[in-house]
Amino acid sequence: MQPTTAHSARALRSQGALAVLRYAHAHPSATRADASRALGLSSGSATEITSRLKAARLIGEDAPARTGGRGRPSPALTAHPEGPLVCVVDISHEGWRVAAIELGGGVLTESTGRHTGSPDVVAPLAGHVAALQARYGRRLRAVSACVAGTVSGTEVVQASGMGWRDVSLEPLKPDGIPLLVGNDASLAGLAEARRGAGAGSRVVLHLTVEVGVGGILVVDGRPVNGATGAGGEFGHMPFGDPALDCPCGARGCWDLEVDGRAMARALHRPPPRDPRTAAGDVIAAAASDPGARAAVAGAARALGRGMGALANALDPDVVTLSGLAVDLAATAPGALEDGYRTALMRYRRAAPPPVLPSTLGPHGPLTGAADTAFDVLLTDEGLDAWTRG
Amino acid sequence: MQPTTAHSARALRSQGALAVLRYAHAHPSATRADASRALGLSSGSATEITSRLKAARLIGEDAPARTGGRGRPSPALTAHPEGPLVCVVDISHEGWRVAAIELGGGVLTESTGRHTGSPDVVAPLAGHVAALQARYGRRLRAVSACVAGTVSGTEVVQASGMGWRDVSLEPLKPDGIPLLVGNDASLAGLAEARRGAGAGSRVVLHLTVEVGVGGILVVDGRPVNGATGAGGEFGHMPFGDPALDCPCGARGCWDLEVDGRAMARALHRPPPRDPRTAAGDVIAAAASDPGARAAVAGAARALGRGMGALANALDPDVVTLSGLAVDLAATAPGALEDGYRTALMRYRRAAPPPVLPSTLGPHGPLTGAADTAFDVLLTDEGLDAWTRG
DNA sequence: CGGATTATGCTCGTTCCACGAGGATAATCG
DNA sequence: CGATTATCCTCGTGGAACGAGCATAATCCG
Repeated sequence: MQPTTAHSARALRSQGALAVLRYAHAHPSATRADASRALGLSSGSATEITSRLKAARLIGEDAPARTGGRGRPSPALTAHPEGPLVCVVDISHEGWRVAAIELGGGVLTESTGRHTGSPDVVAPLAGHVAALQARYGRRLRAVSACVAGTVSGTEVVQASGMGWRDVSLEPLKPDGIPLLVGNDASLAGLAEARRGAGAGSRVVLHLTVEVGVGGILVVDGRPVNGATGAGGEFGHMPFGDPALDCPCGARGCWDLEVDGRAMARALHRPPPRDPRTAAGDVIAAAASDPGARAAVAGAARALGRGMGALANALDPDVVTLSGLAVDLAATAPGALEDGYRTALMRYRRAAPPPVLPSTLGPHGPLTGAADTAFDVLLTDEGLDAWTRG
Repeated sequence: MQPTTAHSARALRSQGALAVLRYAHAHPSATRADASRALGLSSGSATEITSRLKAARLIGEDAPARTGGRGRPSPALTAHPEGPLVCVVDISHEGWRVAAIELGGGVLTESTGRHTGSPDVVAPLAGHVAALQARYGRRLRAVSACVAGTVSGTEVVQASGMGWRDVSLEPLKPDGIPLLVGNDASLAGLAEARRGAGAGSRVVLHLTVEVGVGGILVVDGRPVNGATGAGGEFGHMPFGDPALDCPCGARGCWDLEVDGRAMARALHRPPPRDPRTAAGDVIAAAASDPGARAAVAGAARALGRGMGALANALDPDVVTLSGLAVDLAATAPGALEDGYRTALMRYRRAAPPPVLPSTLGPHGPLTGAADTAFDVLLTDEGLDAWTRG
């Protein structure tokens, strides 16, 4: 189970090109000189590699040279106009989005819509994907779906926001190209760790609150998402009241302590139909209503406690937050901090992992989904498949 | 934060050799033909690579060809008699062990002893390490320490079994070679995942009970051990009674529910001085004493609950157990299973990650410590440093 | 405005690693 | 003892990157 290393000449063949391509994807608008400096390539190698990549229709360099500094200007490495694309499908609890994304993250086309929450939405989404494949043909290399629910393989085993259970997303898969499915919070965390608030940190713990808590641990840019992609379902750890039943089938889930359901309980209200909106309302009301303020503080404290527990166990460099977690932290910073510190092991309290709000905001899930798809394409095998065709 | 790829010719230079060397380390007694088959090398490349490795005094092939099958016999890839060594220092709650280990895991020398639990033991251990360095000189490439306590960098911030707090192991570090420090449970888990019960599984969750609970998540053979090496301290997640104070400074830690302290509480006994031995006694008594049986069942159930919670969040392929956890599972399998299943999300219950006892047993921590040290040596930089000298 | 400065890109000969075909070698099998 | 099987070595080939030297394209500054 050691990591497979490049060892055959065939695998080595594209190592340099792969490194440049990955760099170009991770740093849009980087110049060729930036890449060769970052990767330690000689200028001769850079020339050879970029010309190979251009010939393979992977990158273009036609962008106007960004001028302004001294010295000879360097054209930016951009996606090739006939280069590979990925299709990203985002299914949140109230709407959907389908986009075609090129190397570097540029969005070529995008459609959005709303849905009722029924799994029937998968069929029309499959239509959109098929339309993109018809339009772009072989340029479309992968479909990456991003769902607000628990994922196992390409199946959504549970989505509390939409009431889904065991919904397969296989219908989204066009012939001949891979389908990847991920949880929205996990994908947002991946993007946040690579390109957002966690950029530069080796070990990033990301947490989102929408309906329940989700997140992901990202180590060296790789998401720790488990055997089936369900890694990061931190909301179903029993940090809460053991007497409460969770829709997931377990008890005492953290999920139930931090979202709209928790705040409704604190306010002696019935369980809200849409916990996401209800939570937003309570947070908004907290400015003037002490009861709401207390409910928000309770949720923030529970969030902080769980964060501390996870920090004890996973030892991140930094914790990033998105979704309602940012609002909880902004509205009740004291309660969050208090919960966080008391849950930390004593030795950690002198220098706890800093807690940072998302910088990508609502773009996180889509960016992460596109990145995971390109992770598959930007490999020996993926490049091989592209150039062979 | 993308993984750094080999891109320069200098990095590529040793890729094939590195792959063979890693294979030889991971599979002691493998033949050259095995390695070239597993790595997809041509026989010509294998010849070239092995001769380079022999010239660099990294591997020998002088072992008698293992004969018995048809065809020309193939000599096994063994450690070179003047090859690199690592020094492993194991500090458990009652004894210590210092060993020199060669590539492939062979033990060259080993000394053991007992200690009183005082941090003063570090000084004599440093003496043992220095003696090994004097004896082996440049062959000694790294020191890897394995401690029954919470680790941060090269410091033991807390060791409940020995009463340590903020003990630096830097004195163990000889000049010029790296010192690595890890938690015993985490290192045992690494070994178990690569060479033991978890071999062949991509995502392995390992858990140990000694005093408290420790463990590690291992993904693709890499331990997820966080920013400072404290990743895997699962025992300090609040799965337990929130009213109980843990010596770590937090409350409700899982630690307190599964070990000798928990069983003593269940039996209305005072907190034991040596929870490890006390736990063993209770488990032994469970054969005849119903009270002890109930106490064991309680601990096993708490262990199972935490396992389920971690399986929800981390999504392993398999869960491996060592230390007292194996005894708990053997003595009260029903309680463990019950706790495990009820803590799992419903959708997981049809096919929960299998729970397997350790196959390496007490060798786990040392094997893991040696492996982490060789992980550092079996890299471009490590090989470079070796051949330059 | 035009040379100096700075930075980048291209050319070309060299090096290193692995490939792959073909023949040599060393065991077991019948 | 020959046939079979499996492994190992030799040698010519090719790909990828290096690095020195030169060409190119902007800004800076007198």
